[in-house]
Amino acid sequence: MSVARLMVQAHGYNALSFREIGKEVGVSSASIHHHFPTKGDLGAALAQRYTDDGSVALEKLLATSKDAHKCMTGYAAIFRAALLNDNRMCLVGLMSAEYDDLPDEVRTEVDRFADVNVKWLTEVLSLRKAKTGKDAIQHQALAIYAAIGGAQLVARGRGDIAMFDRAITAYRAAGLIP
Amino acid sequence: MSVARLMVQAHGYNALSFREIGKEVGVSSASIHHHFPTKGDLGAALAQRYTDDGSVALEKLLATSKDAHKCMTGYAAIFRAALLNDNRMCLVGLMSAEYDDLPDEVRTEVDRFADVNVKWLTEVLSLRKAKTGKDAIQHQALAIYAAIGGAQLVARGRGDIAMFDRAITAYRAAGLIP
DNA sequence: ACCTGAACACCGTTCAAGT
DNA sequence: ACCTGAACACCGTTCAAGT
Repeated sequence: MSVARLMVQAHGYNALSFREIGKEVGVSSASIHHHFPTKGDLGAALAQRYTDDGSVALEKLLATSKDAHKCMTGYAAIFRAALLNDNRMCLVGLMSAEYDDLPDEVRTEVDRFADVNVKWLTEVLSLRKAKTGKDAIQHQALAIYAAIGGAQLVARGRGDIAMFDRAITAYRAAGLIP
Repeated sequence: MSVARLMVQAHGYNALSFREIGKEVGVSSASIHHHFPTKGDLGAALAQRYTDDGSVALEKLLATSKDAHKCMTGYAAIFRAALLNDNRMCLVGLMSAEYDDLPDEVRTEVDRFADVNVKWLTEVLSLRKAKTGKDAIQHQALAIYAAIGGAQLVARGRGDIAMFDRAITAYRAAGLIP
């Protein structure tokens, strides 16, 4: 599964290949089908584990510091790390781009990842803005999630991690991100 | 080419198929190879025309109104229109996600699209901030480009155009977008 | 339960052959 | 110049057959 995850993060869901995974781990492609009957099953399992791992990491980050600014620095660092790892992207970000081709079971997990992120960001924003309306905070959380994903996409598209950093800095300068 | 463009905007570069295009326009896949020897040639031609068309549209938009706020409303509307058209995405946004698999000639055009957009956004921002440093304006322009692309990606991933609108509204509320 | 090789219909690409 | 059918090595998927 970790071999498959790295493949998707580098080339997307469509390019994920049973034969390639088999070559990498030393089994036939048919034997992988025994564990994951369809590509959708494999993709959903990957996205599920990815979301679960991410969720744990975010909880840990929030537990470490109740400061919104520090949390957001840590959050951006997670997305930055993917780029550092061979110009890879967030697994779910790439899958979102291929949304039309995703089986339903994968879509469900992609949706869950977005929910987990927006919910966490809402909590972080709430640390600062106790008085702001809940809807406005949630919309800002969604906007931050989208903006950071976009920064990752653009930076990857140029193979230049400095573009990611510049975008994040500009988001902060504008006040979008604490 | 317009058939191919719609295919990429819906399913990405990887899913673009000579055989499918042939079926759609009534010729064999081999005959399309006569006009576009490789998939990279076709992809580059698509991205080039896409960038050229977009460039013209942006120039026209800026010529119509020298107001930064109105220009940005028009700019966001262009990205919104892609979502309205069967939940499609910006051709180059999708290609960026598949960057690792793109031939060099396609990458060149993808880069050019980003350049054209950032340059235009820089001009629009300059309408308002005559005193701000040029670097800061350029970084904000890049951030806006990334943020709007991210909003499109997230909204498409949920099949919910309201998410795009909410993100744009939040960008504006934060002051990222005029 | 886990794995395999072979088959099927797909893909991009090539090429000899047609008009 | 433009198009075609057939071939090649790829893909996900299926399945009978092995341990």
